[in-house]
Amino acid sequence: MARDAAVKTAPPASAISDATLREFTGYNMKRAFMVIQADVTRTLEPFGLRMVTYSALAIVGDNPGLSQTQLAAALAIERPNLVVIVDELEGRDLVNRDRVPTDRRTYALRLTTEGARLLARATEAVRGHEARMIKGIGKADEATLIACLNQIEASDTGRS
Amino acid sequence: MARDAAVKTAPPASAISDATLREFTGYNMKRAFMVIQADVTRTLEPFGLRMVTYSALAIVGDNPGLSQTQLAAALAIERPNLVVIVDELEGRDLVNRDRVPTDRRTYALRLTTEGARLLARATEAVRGHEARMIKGIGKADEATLIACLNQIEASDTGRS
DNA sequence: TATTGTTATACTCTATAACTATA
DNA sequence: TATAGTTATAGAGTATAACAATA
Repeated sequence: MARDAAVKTAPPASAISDATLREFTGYNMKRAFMVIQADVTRTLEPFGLRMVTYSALAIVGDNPGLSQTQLAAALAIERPNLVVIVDELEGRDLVNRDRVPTDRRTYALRLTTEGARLLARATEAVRGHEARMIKGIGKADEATLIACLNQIEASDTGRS
Repeated sequence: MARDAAVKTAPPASAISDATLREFTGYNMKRAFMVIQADVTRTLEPFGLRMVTYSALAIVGDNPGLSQTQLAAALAIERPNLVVIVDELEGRDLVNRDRVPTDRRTYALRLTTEGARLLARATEAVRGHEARMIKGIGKADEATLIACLNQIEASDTGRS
């Protein structure tokens, strides 16, 4: 290690600046989201769930009977990638793939009793995670935060 | 297609609810960040930069002479993954790997003249992206947004 | 013995093309 | 012909172990 009095040729590890990037909302959001993602991953682990499988359960719970294509669109993932996710949830008897008599191409996705129970328990745990994350933020600021996030989301040009 | 008057067995594609997930800051943040990420990716494409390569340029610009280990820590990526990123930037003559006489194990990373020029031009473009993203959000709310994001980031327990 | 940069490797996530069965 | 679900596959992004050079 160089002595304290040595000529500084490089910043010490503790003093690396990200001033240029801190100017941008997106950078601050990415850093904040990394913390949230790490915590929610730990939160869901005891239930054998990942962010995407928990989200899938929540969407199916809110929309019983929806199709895999609809679920993929709601989760903003491609249909092929959803197949393995539903396979996993069905294999654990958390969701059912019910046949639709009027259109034998599609499945109607529904939570099983166990799926609904696990979703309820996991949602309680995620509420605990949420409380940890926004601890120290007042109600008014929290409302402003959500409103800003939704405004940014709505600014999507959809250009592809 | 089922007729309009048919018994509704599944919600129409346009009416899928994510009410349960909307309760959570992390979900709203993920949706907002996906929009930001898509737009900034398009913004940086003309410069031949990705989010991570732009971020690397910005950090090197703010901290001339820092090591690869320090840069990796600042970007929150693993050292092995940084090597290929610096390889790419060095190959395009945007950054230099200068030898450090006092410690021949480390490189001192610095922007080349062209690297500094590209960083400046890209940063201007990212400012335009930023303006698009927060259009419609007032100055006060923007300050609250940043403060909330930083508060959430600071809530990191660091538990690993 | 510890650290920097590196290689090799593997695992997850995501994206696309093409197939089947139904409509 | 078009759509739902599926398969196969390829490309990112990310993570760990182990090595050579140097401290």
